[in-house]
Amino acid sequence: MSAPRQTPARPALDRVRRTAREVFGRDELRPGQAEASTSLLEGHDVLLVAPTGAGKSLTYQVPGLLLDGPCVVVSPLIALQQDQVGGLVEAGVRAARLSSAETEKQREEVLVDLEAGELDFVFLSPEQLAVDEVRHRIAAARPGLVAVDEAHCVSAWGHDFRPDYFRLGELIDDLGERPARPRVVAMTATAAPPVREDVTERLHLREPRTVVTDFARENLSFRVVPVADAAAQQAAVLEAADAEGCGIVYCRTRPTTEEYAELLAGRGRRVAAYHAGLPQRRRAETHEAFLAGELDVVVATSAFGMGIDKPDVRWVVHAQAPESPDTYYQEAGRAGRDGEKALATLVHRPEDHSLGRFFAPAVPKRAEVARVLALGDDVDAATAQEETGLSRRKAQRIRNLAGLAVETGRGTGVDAVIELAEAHRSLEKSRVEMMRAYAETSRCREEQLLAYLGASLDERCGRCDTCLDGRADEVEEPPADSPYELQQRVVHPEFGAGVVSDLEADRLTVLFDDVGYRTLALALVEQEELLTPAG
DNA sequence: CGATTACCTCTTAAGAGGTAATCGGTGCTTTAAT
Repeated sequence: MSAPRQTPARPALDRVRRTAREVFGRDELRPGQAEASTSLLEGHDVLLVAPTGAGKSLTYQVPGLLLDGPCVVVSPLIALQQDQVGGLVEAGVRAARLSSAETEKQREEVLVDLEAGELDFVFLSPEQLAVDEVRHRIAAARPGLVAVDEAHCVSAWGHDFRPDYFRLGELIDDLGERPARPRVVAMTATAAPPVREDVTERLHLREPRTVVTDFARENLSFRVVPVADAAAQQAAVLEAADAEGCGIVYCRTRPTTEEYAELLAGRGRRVAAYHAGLPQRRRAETHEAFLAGELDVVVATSAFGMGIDKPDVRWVVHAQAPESPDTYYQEAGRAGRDGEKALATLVHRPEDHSLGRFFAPAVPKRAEVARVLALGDDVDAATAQEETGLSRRKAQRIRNLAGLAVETGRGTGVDAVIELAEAHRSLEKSRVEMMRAYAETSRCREEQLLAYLGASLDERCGRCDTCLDGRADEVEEPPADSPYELQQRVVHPEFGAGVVSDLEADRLTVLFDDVGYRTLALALVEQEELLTPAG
């Protein structure tokens, strides 16, 4: 987090303001936008954490035009890339997409234009950047800026789902020899401290400035509806989805989305299900109909999310708890972007967390790790997969872990890889526990969420269920003379080293390097002297 | 981890009760067959 600098004159800031006004017609820049854009022009890499709708795109668009060379935008979804290109072209800026959706001829045209200096922006996925020819030709065009959109994907998807995200740092390094490596800006709406750290490391950000805009959402009210069984759960979801205005119902599985969609249709709502198992065309139609106000409700899995920028979503209901507060805040935060009152409801049945535990990545078997390691580094991913007989996902994950083990100084053997995999699984499972803690707390919901995300609230929100029904009032403040403080590094005899991430009256939460989040009772910690301060 | 399904046994031979197997999210790709 960087304090605003007290420099009397900042020529870069004036250039940012002028371009924002002249090219994009924006007279006012938000503080975060201005700070991030200006830092890029001044030679820093930037990690920007700002809610969607806060004009994150302007933060790469303006410096993208001002820095020499084209701007490369890494974006996770082809559909999203298309929208972004459209927006720029409308503003009279030269932009194009490079993806599998283009014909060979179109792809060649984009690369030729880029090499000839006739494109200001090129949008692509990490998978495209991983293609040697594409990367080398982009490097030849000497890009001045690389913007990584939805940068939390680096941390959430890089480990196995989309492994090229894991390599993004080295792919970007390959776009220009230091010191001519392009500036890098990583942008995301939500990132808890360990996610920020992961993104910064994975992208090899240099002298990064982290710009975090205000998190609190003063128009959004959080509430949790606890239920004991499936029937009560369904009733609670349907009731919450009867709210006025349009909204989103999030479910954990595909069949569940279709069931609720049918039930809601029976109650007279204009509704559609949305998940990755539906045909591409139908997904696009549902998305468009929702944006156009032709649907009241979309019942969706986590597939419905990125790129959905509908300002007047009045409510978001989680029919089942997601796997982490990170995901919850991101999904719930899609309500009320227009600043008008909005409601985020979590229907909470404790059994639902089992799915989160199940999805936590499994630790690979020692024999599998040994087989992959035996191949050495010089084999490409496809060969590694074939030689070991493992799935693409598994083979790639082991290779990524092996690379990370070396980078972090853990070593080169099977043990180092297994240790890392265990730490990762443990972190993911502890995120599930943090989600449960959110659902079960008596504290102000927003205070609890923001604490998890590394921000603090000056006073309770006054809008969430626990604030309104008085439970939050009964929660004691942490003692003023607490021997612990936020962000303090500590060591625990069993869990190892970690950092204090949350303080309450009778307990504290520590994010441990090797086992993830753990909440410890303060009395026990003091009695047994469990935590010792560390450098 | 747990819910659901498919299949088994036992016998008030049609349905109950037990148990084992199966499945569950996110998207870029590329390629082969219609």
